[in-house]
Amino acid sequence: MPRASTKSTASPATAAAAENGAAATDKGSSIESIAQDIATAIVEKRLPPGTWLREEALGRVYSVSRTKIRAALLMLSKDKLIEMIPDKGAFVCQPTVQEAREVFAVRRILESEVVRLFIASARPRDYQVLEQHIKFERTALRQTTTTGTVREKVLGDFHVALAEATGNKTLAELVRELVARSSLIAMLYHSSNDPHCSSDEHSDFLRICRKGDVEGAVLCMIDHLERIEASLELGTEKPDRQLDLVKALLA
Amino acid sequence: MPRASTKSTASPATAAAAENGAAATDKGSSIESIAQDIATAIVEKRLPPGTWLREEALGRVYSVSRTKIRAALLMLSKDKLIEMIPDKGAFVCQPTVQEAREVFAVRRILESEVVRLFIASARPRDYQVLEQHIKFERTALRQTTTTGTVREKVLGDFHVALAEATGNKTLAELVRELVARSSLIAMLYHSSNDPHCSSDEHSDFLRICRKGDVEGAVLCMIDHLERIEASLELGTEKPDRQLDLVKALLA
DNA sequence: GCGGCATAAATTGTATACAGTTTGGCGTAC
DNA sequence: GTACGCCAAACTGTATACAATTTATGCCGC
Repeated sequence: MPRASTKSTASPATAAAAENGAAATDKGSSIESIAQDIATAIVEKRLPPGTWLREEALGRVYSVSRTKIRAALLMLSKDKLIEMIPDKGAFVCQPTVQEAREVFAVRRILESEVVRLFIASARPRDYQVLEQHIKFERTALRQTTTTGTVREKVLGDFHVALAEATGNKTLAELVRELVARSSLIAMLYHSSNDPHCSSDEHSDFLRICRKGDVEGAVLCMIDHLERIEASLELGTEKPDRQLDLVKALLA
Repeated sequence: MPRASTKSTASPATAAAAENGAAATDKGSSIESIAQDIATAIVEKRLPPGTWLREEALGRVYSVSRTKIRAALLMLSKDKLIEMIPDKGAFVCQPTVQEAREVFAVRRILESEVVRLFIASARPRDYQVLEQHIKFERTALRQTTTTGTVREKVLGDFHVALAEATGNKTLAELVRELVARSSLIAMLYHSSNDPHCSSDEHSDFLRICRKGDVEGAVLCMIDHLERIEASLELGTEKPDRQLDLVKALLA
């Protein structure tokens, strides 16, 4: 699998696990690893949008005090994956339609240039890594054990890997954040996008890159992103926002 | 002045003030306002790159406990304005040459599109706001009381205001972060850029926008950003990094 | 039975206490 | 005189305690 992580922490951050005090993981989890773990849980929809993340419960899960949990939540709130409402708590974000459109607009801007930079600097090794990634997508999509929500993350990772291949870490970091937010958005506005289709588009895209067709590749990427956005139900504001009641009350 | 802030906190975060326990500001400073205040102090060079930000000292300055200070520092570290080194402390960032180049590269990508979006959607009111901003730049630059370091911030604010005028808050937020990092970079690699020159370029830029010359305006913006980057001494890695010794040792 | 108020439980916000690590200084050995 | 090592002061990392706020419960009046 691409980007084999050296991180040691397991992934126990299910809503259920947060409730009962079961899964006690390794004691010395760092703030970063806790934040990363929760972020993964959000992107994989184990913590759906609107979920209330109680600090003490999370503390039990990771066997740490609320201090570290709060620090982790603060980082996630900067990533716009959770929202911290004063005296109320932390909740998994429910991006608005406008915010969703904005995120995809920025992604088109950044990733268009990612494509240009990638083709300009790509070495055989970079293509290998991405081909490998697509292969991984395929196997992940084939497996019946793979939940439909994990697919989003796997597909998003391709875009991150592409950005990382440009060598511009700052750029890659921004793409990573936007891709994570996109996953959240895709779940909120239940994307009707066919994962296999996306994977095929990734494959087609790489083929065009290999030909050195820069503008073709750029258009392919923009098309791809627009297709993803179009597959969302952005026409209707989500009605099932239980938590918006709470937020509305304090306004 | 454009963007009149409703924030109430003063700006006592000088390195000196952090040392002696003098300036006790209003007790109930929120985490956000503390972070914002320190960020402003960094961008205005009252807290130069490499400065060690001791938690207890900052706590005395803002009359809060280390808990809130740590939260504020954590936010700033996400903005890449400070760096938190485990068991060592928080230090004002000293971006590398590569990072500096990356930041400007991303700015060119984002702000090119900012220009297109701005011209496409700009109303008379938007132009007024920006003209006002340039007028403010001029008076700020004329005043002898204005330190050379404040000028960087004022000039950077123009780019933020432009991004905000596009209506895409997500985009504007990213530009804001990158502009702040740019200010830090400009100070580290003592920019030889003439502030008056930059202000003139802002003025010229707006004129081109008014004509509706989209591509001309885009090129003007890219030129402007490249001129800023070119005025930096990015050829030589900064030798006066006292703290890099520390960082090198723990590697 | 239903609405409203008082009270109690639960949860977040903040400060403080304590443990672990680093840093600087002093003293001693060589 | 210099280098090494030990000890103390200072600082960060984390947990815990307490205050403030919110939310749930139950009681009473109607």
